[in-house]
Amino acid sequence: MEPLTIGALSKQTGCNIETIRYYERIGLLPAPPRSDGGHRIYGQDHLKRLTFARRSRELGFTLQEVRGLLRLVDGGDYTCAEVKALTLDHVAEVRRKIADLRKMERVLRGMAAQCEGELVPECPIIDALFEPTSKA
Amino acid sequence: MEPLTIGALSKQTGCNIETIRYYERIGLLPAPPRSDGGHRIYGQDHLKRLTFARRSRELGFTLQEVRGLLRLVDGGDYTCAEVKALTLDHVAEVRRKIADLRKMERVLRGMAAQCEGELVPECPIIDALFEPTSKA
DNA sequence: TATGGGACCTGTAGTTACTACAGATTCAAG
DNA sequence: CTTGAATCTGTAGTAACTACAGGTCCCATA
Repeated sequence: MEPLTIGALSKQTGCNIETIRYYERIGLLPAPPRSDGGHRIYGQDHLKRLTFARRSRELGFTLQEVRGLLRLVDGGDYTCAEVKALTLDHVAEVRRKIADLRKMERVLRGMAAQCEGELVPECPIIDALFEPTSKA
Repeated sequence: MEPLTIGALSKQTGCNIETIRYYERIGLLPAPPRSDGGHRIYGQDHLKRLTFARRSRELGFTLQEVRGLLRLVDGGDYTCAEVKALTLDHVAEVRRKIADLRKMERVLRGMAAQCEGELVPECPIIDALFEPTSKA
């Protein structure tokens, strides 16, 4: 329950060691105290912060956005409305991505559907790829 | 209809100039002949190839995959079945991405829904982000 | 024919979010 | 005390571009 090595922190958070050091380098995670030999020694605060960051990343927030969230949390003066706004912005972006991917999927499936899978070199997919941006 | 400068090619394909030179550098687009002064001079073959590459990229193929498609086309000995297989692989990946994003969206919206938007600092979204990976 | 300003050239470095070494040092168990 | 695992620093690589800086070229007017 007390001090954690970087390896232990990695296991607890599922965040790989290189990434932890990377987060420290870019100032997302504060530099922890060191052992006499120079090894990092983490506490529960680091564990919490890193968990927060990883969870946010998993949910598709960029590091930029994670920084924003952490700043709010650190300041302690955030309002629920601010956080909700950030989150809903993010939801909107996720929805946009989903829409794009669905369009892509439709086009790809449409192309594949026209394809007989024959042995002849004529292929409607290739033909379609030679067309400038679709109207579909 | 005849020779194109890099700027003209850029306009026709919607691919920006730096990217065209980049594609040449990585061997996706063959190096075109040059003018006496050293300016690139493109023909219809380049136009077709670049259109193909950009269209594939728009549809979410990686450059790796575009290379694969081009190799098939260049060889001329591709079968429709091969191309279809590549395409369907790609569709599967797109579907996986869509599923991931939908899950993300669900979680985010769930978090936001619990949020009253009040002026108090207690925020269920922040709380949720401090939780290790969701079970939702 | 001179000239001006856009288009073009090369080469390098930055972006995002990590990951992957190499080569040295430290830690902990036996 | 010895080993082998864990950790350290620092650099470079990944995908797919984008963004300069500091030059050169092209061509349409005057």
